[in-house]
Amino acid sequence: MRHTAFGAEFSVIQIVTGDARPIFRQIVDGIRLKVAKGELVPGTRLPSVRGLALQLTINTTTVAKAYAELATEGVIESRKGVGVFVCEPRQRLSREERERRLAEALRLFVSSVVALGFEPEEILRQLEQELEPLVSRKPYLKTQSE
Amino acid sequence: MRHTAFGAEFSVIQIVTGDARPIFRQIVDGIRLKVAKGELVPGTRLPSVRGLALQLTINTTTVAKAYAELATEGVIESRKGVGVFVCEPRQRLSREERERRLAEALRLFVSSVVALGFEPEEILRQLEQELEPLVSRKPYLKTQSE
Amino acid sequence: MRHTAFGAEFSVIQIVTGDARPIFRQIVDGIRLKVAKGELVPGTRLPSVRGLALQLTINTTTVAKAYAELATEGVIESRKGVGVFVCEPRQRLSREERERRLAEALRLFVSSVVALGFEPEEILRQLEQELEPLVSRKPYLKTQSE
Amino acid sequence: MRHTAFGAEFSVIQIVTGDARPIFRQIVDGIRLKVAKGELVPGTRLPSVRGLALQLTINTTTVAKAYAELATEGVIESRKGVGVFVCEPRQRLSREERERRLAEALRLFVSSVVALGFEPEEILRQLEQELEPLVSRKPYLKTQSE
DNA sequence: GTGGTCTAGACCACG
DNA sequence: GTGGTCTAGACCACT
Repeated sequence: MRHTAFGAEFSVIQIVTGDARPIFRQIVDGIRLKVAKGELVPGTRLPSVRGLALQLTINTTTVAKAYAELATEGVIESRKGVGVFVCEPRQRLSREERERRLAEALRLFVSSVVALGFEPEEILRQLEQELEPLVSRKPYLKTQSE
Repeated sequence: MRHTAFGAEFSVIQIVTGDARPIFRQIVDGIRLKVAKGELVPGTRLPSVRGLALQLTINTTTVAKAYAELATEGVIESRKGVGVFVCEPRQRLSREERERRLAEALRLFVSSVVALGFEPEEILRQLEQELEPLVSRKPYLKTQSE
Repeated sequence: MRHTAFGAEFSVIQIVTGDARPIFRQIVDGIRLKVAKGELVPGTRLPSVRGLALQLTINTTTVAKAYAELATEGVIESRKGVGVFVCEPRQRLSREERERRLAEALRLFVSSVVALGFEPEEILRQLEQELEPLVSRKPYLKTQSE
Repeated sequence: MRHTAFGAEFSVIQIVTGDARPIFRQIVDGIRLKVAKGELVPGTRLPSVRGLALQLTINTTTVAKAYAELATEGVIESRKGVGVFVCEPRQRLSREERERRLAEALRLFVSSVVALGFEPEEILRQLEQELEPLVSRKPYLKTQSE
């Protein structure tokens, strides 16, 4: 297991005040996405609860809530008195539940872009770009090397 | 202009208790989607605030809030003492605003499905299916003046 | 969906000050257990966040945290402005994850009782008693009736 | 009394980072379990606080805390300037206290597995397997005076 | 130092 | 009225 320190020059996550999502959700989604993309590899140490709170100038409880959700999902692991680390990936949901969630997300996405007047081809093209970093990596399938 | 009356036997919209979205959001999204698909054509009369509230057994303030948002967007129009009608399509948002909203929706969508472990191809295929009914209609595009 | 009101004469859950588990966990475990046993049937309305907090003389945020976890697990459903309700049961975890959790729970249980000096038969007998209400009910397998 | 030395090639206990329990708890439970199973017989010499800390690459205070708890329970004994040894078994808890702990452990166990959807028979079968090594040994029962 | 829990109280979104 | 989020600050458990 490798521990990577974070300097002050870059951060694991940025929060956007204009974003509709609550702060803790932005943190959860952002870190989950970075882990899925392989930008945060298993074993990486995340900023401490207090550290990230200071960095983002938000409350420690907000960070703690985000980390708690990621820990429940199995994305990270919190160890009292030690720190927070990115976990080895594993599949936790049943096929049915995963499909249900995909369908729900699709429905929500379509309903929010349908009235914007974009060509379906344009939407698909942009989504493809967004998904591209995930195509050949498959970080959730690679074998453990610990 | 054609006026279509709605009887009690079918409804413009159905609300689902299992849906993550609040009721007023389901109404807004649902009607906007039907208009975009061409299932609700301009001039169609919608149920009154009180009528829809009765029909769905929800609070009138909830329907009023949904109709107010749709009216602000220019999707529907309330004529005092007459009723609520679907508007002629027109583009109200700037190119930048529309792109900003698409990008935000994409980001939200990707972050919520990325950890489900689906192949990008699978996601794109399903989205294509979902967008298919919109391909040849494009009611919101025909009067676009850009 | 049936809504059941709760009078002041009995409560969904009791917290024990001598219990090693934190308060929010006692609430989560207690309600999950009652649902699994069939004592709380789908559609039942749970006390409001403020109501349960008053009843147990704890903070509202503690109750909210417990309800949030149960909602994530799919045991209950929270609807803003409406209330909290017991959900229809469904299987959300993969076979592997369920077996992993059972093994972990077993390991924890054995390690905590092994030094108490009880006969294995005695432990098995008591566990059987504890599990008995679940044998013929199988509330998690019955079909939805909605 | 027999003294058994521990080389560097194997250890009394292993800590697992994926374990939900804190490190000191893993040490306490692990040694108590080995003593109960008879894998560590009375008089066996355990690694020193500093030695075990080095071996597991953890803090000495963590090992000291674990040994202190085991000493309080009467499982091990520290002799200044000599070393740490497994004690002769003796029953230190009252019948009531032992039953209270068993009941609490049972309650915690049931509440954590009940929602996993396993058949009670399956759970009992697996627990029986887990308890089997303890059936005919019962080192903690032979000097019980109750 | 680390993370986890709880309280007290505020504000917002929803019906 | 309902639940959801955030802040501020305290205390505890762990290393």
